Amino acid sequence: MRSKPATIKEIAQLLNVSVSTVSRGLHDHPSIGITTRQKIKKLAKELHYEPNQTAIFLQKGSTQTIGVILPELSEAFFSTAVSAIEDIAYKGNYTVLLAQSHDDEQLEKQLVEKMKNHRVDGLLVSVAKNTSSYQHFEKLKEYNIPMVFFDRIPAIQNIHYVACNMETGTVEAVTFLLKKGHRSIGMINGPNTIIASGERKEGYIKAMTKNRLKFDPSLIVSCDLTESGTQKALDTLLANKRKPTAIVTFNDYVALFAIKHARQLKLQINKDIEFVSYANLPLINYMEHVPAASVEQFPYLQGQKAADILLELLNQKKHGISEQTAYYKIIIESQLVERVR
Amino acid sequence: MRSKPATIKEIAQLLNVSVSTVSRGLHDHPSIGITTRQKIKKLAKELHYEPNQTAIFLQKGSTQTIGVILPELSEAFFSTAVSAIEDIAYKGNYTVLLAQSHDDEQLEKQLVEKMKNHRVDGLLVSVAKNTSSYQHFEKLKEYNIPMVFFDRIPAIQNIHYVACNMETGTVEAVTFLLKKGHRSIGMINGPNTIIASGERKEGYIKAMTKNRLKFDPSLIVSCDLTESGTQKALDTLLANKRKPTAIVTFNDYVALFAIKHARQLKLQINKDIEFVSYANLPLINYMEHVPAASVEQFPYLQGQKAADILLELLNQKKHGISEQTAYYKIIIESQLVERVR
DNA sequence: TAATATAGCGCAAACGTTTGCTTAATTGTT
DNA sequence: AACAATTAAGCAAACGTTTGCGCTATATTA
Repeated sequence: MRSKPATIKEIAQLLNVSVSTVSRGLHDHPSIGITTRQKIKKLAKELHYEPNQTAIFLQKGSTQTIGVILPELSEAFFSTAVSAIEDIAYKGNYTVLLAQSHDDEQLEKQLVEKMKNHRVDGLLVSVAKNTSSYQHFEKLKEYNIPMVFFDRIPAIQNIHYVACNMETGTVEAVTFLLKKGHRSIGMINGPNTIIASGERKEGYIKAMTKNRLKFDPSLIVSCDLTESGTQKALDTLLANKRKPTAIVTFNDYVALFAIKHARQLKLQINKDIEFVSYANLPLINYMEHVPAASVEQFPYLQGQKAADILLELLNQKKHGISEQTAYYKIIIESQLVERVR
Repeated sequence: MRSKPATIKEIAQLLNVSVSTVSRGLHDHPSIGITTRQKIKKLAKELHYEPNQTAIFLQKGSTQTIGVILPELSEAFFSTAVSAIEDIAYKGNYTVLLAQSHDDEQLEKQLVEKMKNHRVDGLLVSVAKNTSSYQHFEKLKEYNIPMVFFDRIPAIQNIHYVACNMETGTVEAVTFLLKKGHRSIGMINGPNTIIASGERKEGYIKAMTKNRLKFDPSLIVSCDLTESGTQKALDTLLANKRKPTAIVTFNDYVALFAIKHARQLKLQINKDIEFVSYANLPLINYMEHVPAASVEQFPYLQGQKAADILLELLNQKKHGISEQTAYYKIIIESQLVERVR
């Protein structure tokens, strides 16, 4: 029924010793006699004493907390990434402070401030979609707070990051389709403003030229990623004079929209037309008509690596290696996963 | 290039005033003259002063942090719930400390301890699947740390919680099918150990008796929620002498497994056989053959309500209302959502 | 036996704030 | 001109720990 948790001070008073003795006793400091040490521990247990972390934080200047800022937690990619981050953090005896930017640059800035005020030891960030200025991150670097970016990387120098290279997977994807005999391959890409769209396009071109095939730009159409947008894109591609027999879509959702639409057009999936896509979402497992393959972006792995790097940086910092000269730049190669059927 | 953030003390020294003056000045305390107040604020801005929250926490005895413990963040239900919690917390100027129990009772206990050490102001919990003892939660109550459970509620008295009643939705679901003319309705339920399975069964029975139809227990089969388990369950139902023309499935995943299997058996969905399910997952939007309706469990709303209640409790506590006599018990009625086609 | 080492513990500062009380200086009142 | 009221600011304690240093007995050594 005691409303306030026990403190070292109380233990000290009850035992008629000093607080320092209690502190040392609890930490098995050699200069405390065995008998007093036992008395201290016994009483501590009886009072359900738990050290007050906030006091320790203040004293030690470290909160054992890492902040995570990401756009949207309800997106599968991010929730599994956070899941990984939390696991790693827990193992390293850190806790995770979570915040969503909702893809809002202004909010993101505020969150960075908030994290700083909370004195997080380090920060893990996946930047908002339309963040254009990166001063808030730069400022953080001045305060010597380690920061690792994942998946969505800002366009600035001298940062640590882990990201997934879409080009490799795209090359694999296109090659996969070429090997299956397709000669006209379409692509429903994302908006041109997104970096990831560029990587996909590059991968497409690279795969074509590598196989000594000429690249037809009209076979790549961009799309706003909505259902109706996807339908339009598919219609455009099917109306192309080199009507594609296979299509690479920006992600699994787009693929499913496209498949739905294609079936409405009485096209047989994997026969009349074949799809390859990105993300490799688990929901694919529940579906009947799915892309023949999907490019895996390894969200769990990305979260894991990013957290690993951050903990490593924090460790370095603790051991006095403060000035950063080298930067971790981890590129995870995306990888085509064929669906077993 | 300054590695350490500025402190009140530094500002005080540079301005030749006391720390208390600076503190008051920054808070617009009336007893500080306008000129000094401005000088203080100006210098604070120049030095990029940000209050050290950990120090404030220690001083005020409140961390402005709420802990969230849940089984698995990568589950869609929980990630959207957390998304809501984070939003509410942010508005109330709280931050969220996140941890996953991975449905492990032992880990859950440790997490509760950790949260306590971190001196979170309050706790939001969805308990692990197989947690059988609830002492770790009871203990927390002794420390006067407000706690609100959501979705997965422990079987103990005197707790605050928000949960979703599956019975209502089930009654709706069965009634929906009855109205459509079905007379033999099957149910692929979850394991009998889960409370939610019981609620579903009760709802089923209630709907039948309400419509003066007799309840046939052989039309409810339980299932381990895997794909193969679902297939077996469906086969069992289809072999029933009163071969059902409609089936209520434990959740959307089970529904999709069942639909897949039914189609393999050359059954036409929504014609030969109709499905109704639970969760109303967004992935349904991407599919061709989907349950005719799904019982929505409102994860965002649950998270929101739970967070609201917690903030309310914290507010009460701050204003001295400490002893809890009344308990918030919010039941969100699940609701059948028909799919537009 | 005297000098010295060692074991066992306490004192007090420090981490960065907030805040009740006190003090000093200025203004206002009669 | 004397006193009260007001304004502006400082002192110091407190929040709960950790830790360098100092102190006092007892134990060891020569």
